[in-house]
Amino acid sequence: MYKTHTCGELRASDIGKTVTLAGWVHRYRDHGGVYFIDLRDRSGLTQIVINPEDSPELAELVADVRVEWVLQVNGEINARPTEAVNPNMDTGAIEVHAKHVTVLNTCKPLPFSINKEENTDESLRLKYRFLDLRRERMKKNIILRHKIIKFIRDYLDERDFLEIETPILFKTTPEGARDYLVPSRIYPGQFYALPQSPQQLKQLLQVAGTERYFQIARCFRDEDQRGDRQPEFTQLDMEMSFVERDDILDLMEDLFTKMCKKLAPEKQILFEPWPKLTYQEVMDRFGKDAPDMRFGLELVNISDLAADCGFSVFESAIASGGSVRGINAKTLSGYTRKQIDELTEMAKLWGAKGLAYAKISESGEESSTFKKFFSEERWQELMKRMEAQPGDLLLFVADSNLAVVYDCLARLRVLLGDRLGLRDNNKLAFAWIVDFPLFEWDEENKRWDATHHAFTRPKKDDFHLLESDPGKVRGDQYDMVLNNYELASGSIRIHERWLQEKVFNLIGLSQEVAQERFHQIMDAFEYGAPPHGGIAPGIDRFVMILAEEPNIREVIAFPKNNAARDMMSGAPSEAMDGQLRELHLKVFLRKNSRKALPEKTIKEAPLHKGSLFIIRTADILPCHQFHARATPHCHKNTRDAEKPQRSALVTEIGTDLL
RNA sequence: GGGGGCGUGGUGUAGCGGCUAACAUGCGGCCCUGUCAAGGCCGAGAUCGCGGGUUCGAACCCCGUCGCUCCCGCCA
Repeated sequence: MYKTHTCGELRASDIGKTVTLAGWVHRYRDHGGVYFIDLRDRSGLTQIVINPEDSPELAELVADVRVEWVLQVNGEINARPTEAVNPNMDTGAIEVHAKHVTVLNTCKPLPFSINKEENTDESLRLKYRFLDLRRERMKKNIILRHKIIKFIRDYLDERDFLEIETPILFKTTPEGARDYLVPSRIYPGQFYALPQSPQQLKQLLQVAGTERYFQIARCFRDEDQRGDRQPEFTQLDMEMSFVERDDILDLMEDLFTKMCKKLAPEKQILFEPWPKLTYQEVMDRFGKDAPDMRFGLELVNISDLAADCGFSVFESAIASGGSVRGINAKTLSGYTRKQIDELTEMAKLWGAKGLAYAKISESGEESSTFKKFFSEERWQELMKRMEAQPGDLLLFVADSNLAVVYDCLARLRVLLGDRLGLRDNNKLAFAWIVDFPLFEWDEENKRWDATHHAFTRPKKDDFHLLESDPGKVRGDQYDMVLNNYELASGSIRIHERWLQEKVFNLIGLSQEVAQERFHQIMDAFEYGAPPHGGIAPGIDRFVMILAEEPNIREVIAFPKNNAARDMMSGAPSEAMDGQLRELHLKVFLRKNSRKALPEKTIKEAPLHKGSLFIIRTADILPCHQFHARATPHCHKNTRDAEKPQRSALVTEIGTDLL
């Protein structure tokens, strides 16, 4: 071994020991003779002292050392002089007086600093992720992530769960998100798909008699990125047999509560037990199904007061079947006209026609865009219902579409919560949302759609509505929410073929299509499928919240950037011709994604029968961009660079074009 | 697919029509024997992403383009 101790573990009780440490030079201080090196490994820092009086040769060697060099240091642990003790360091009571130093490796000047927090362009951090991960913040996040996964594994193992791996190469499930496809070499023109989730497989494991399954499962979805979305992400995928909804909720609640108490003891879980809100209730109170319940500012329905009030904005919204609702933005009555206008602009951005407001000044003076239309009686009722106090600012949204009212107020609520400092990261407001509608009407395609997924079991009480009134059927499904995020989604599943067929039928899947896509699970239901259900909490999101990071890239070791590119390796990149040939693929690049590739080009392409076209959209990059980027595809020859070289994404697969 | 923001030495920023482009940090050199974001002095380092336009004059204004980022759509 290169080391006898770690850099983080040495204490006053170790004084007198001779130790060997190995790690990176975190900081380096040359005092014109005496040298101080803060040596870092994963566990922490230890100060190394090199004194030329002890060893001139050593001092000479160390004079060349720079930040992030890799050193092995042998020496004796001494107490620091009293005035030199550093109370801010775990190892601040001691220091190692070096006797031997071995340079294990040197380090070039860094593209960004590791030993202090500073803003750094994220693409640079991602390009040098191996350096970025050395930083304290990243290290902490990665360790927290490990601890969370370890806690989950231990907890579920103790409760008789089996961790079972399911395939990454699987079948496309054409519903839902876009699949990542993997071409098959052995079967020309055929593809595997990477799983969007192991949904069907974990249900099949229940039919297989597993009873209690979990997996720390990688999932893949080819959709555009967000701060809380990556092309590949990790879920705690779990499923149980012979359970009802509350069996799963109780288990998960216990798991997450214990986990938070152990791994984030400084954080306060606001509600124990976690509240269970119905979908209807959460929408009415918060306007969205993943509410931030760390603070109030709840929505208030004033539609009845707004009807026939004389204020045409309110009246017409109600008359066309809409709604008028408001929130009390507490203590913000000092907002100027300009500030309220700014809020109004936001509201418009979110789809509302505008904002109505009422201010009650500290002295009780009321000013409002619509007070003059209200009778004294109605106004008093409004004030009462809004729980208005002197100093309050009330904001209202009216719209013919209830969804717009909800959405706008929900966003406004979060915005104001931020401004009022109510979104305290040390508070965890877990809650369950239950009784979602099973279907929602898809106006565009004129059919019912599953709100969760097609395998969700309708609530028994609502079976009779399946035929008569599908919109009223509630699903036996549940969401775990935390601080404005949906953390998990799950359901009791259908385990009977007849019911599954009925649901497929309702969402417009013909029996043939259902059979083709889902025959494996439909068949399995006929072989003694037990009642079962499960849930799938998002690991990345949970780590992100506990680590108080603004996006999930900060808690993933090697994430993709916003455009789904790996900045370190440059992936995705073009395949070599030989690889494509083996996969029976031929790539065509289009100059302009808006124009179709001329049919002639395709027809005259030298392809064998059975080969497949993949037509990609592509933009020709100006040659200077190519030189600047220095990618493996960089073409020094200008003529080459003028040709289309880079592809954007696979947009069409056209076997039919042959 | 659509919209907003950003792009200036290695890094982070300032400058937003008249500069020899500023500051911090990092880098190189010298000085300094108790620092811990060590300190002091000296030095190197940017034609301001790229292309075009407006102007006597562009880092600055306009257009295009590329890249990054945030948001909408999308994400059963």
